[in-house]
Amino acid sequence: MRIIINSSLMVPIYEQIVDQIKTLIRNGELKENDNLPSVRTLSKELKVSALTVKKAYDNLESEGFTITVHGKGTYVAATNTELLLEEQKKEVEADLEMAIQKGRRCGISDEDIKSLFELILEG
Amino acid sequence: MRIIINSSLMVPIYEQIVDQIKTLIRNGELKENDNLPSVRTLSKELKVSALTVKKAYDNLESEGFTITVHGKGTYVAATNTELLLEEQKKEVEADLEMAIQKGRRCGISDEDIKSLFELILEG
Amino acid sequence: MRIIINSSLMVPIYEQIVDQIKTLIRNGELKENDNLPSVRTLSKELKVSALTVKKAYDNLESEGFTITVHGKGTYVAATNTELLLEEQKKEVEADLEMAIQKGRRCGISDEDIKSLFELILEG
Amino acid sequence: MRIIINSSLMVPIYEQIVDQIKTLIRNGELKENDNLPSVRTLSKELKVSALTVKKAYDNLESEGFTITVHGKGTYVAATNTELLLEEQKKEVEADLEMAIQKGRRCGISDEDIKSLFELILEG
DNA sequence: GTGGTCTAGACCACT
DNA sequence: GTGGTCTAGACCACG
Repeated sequence: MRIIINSSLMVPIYEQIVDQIKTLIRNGELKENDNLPSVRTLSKELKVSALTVKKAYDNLESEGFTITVHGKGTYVAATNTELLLEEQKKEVEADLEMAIQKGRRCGISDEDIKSLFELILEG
Repeated sequence: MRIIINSSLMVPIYEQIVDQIKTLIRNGELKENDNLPSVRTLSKELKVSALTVKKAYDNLESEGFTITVHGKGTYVAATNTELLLEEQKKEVEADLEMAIQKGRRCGISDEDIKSLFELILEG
Repeated sequence: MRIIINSSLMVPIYEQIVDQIKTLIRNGELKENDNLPSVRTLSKELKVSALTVKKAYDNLESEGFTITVHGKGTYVAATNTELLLEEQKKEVEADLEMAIQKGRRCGISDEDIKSLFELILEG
Repeated sequence: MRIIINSSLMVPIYEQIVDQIKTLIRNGELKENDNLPSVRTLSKELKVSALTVKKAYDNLESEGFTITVHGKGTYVAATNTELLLEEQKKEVEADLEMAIQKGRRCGISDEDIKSLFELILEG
């Protein structure tokens, strides 16, 4: 399972793990009932604390993406990938909205904000 | 002085104060040598701790936007509003970039991200 | 009475007043039973708050350099100017010692500290 | 880590901490990537509030001497010890200058000031 | 009145 | 465990 951690980012590690596993599920690279790597295995692979991986798995389970069976492991739950995409979009939407609001709060014009956005997207 | 605190946001209160005072300075609503409200006055007005306001003022001073005179008050320093605008733009840019990266990390296409952005900006 | 206030200094205004009046007394420019300017007069002359002058006069009186007669004014007390010089020297000595200790605490050699000192004194 | 707090001094505790940690870094007793004691640990050791230690650490970070990683700790940043020495010298210089100015303001001769200085340095 | 420092303890997020 | 933020209130120095 390919997960890439960028610790220089200001995004929490556990959130990076959650995001990427969600995407793997949505893409079909992880299918229903697939077995996720164990907390300890993944923590060694990514060179992060086992507690961090545990937190990511806990998040995934509480959002219904995985099911943990005590003593056996963590499995991908049945999912509606369409719904998942919508959900992820909503998160990005919320982040974009925060950035836009900050810009407006600073009195930056919508045109300027749009220019910035396009510059980053293309750059 | 109109400062609005949104404590439900995940942005620290002191940072919200800093941002908004910077903007007031840039907009010319606060001019050079203007007297900022005292720490205690503003803390009562915003219903936050005096220490929180103080932390905001400390930040503003260390960034050169204000000058504090012991026993007298806090004053707006001479500023280059152009420079300030650039700085604020950079902050928004960073936030936008984080949102875009998150979208890509989730496998959302650039077109979709752009659509989301434009929807929010227009909405 | 010539007193010069330098508000850009990081020395409290009331202390500057105290120091300079002490020196005027020591130099004989202010003699026993001379009448100091009233708090309000001096405050206008120096363009500082009357409370600040009052604080300076209070300090002078508590150290025995002046006597305040209610409804009449403030007078120079009998003083031993030799003693006064010694006292002022002790204050300067304390300040110098603090600076030296700080230098040593930072691991700066005594030679370097001395060089700094002489540079400032001559410069 | 040996840090000594003198609360009878008129120097803020957080500043004493900052000064001494800077010196430890300059002396090489704290090296790049060394882990500073946690805010809470040091606060217990020095018997001061955790906030006071935090303020010291914040100052160190904003001056570029340390790097703080959320949830992990505070680390010594790469530093130019030569530059640091110069900076510390400048601080001592400023303190010496203040003392000298005070002496002059009190009408003490430069020779007398120099004598005082040398007496203290040798004593 | 003003700002400057400090406390003791709380809650949160991250590892 | 770590740091990040916030509170409510205290005492001090300065004007």
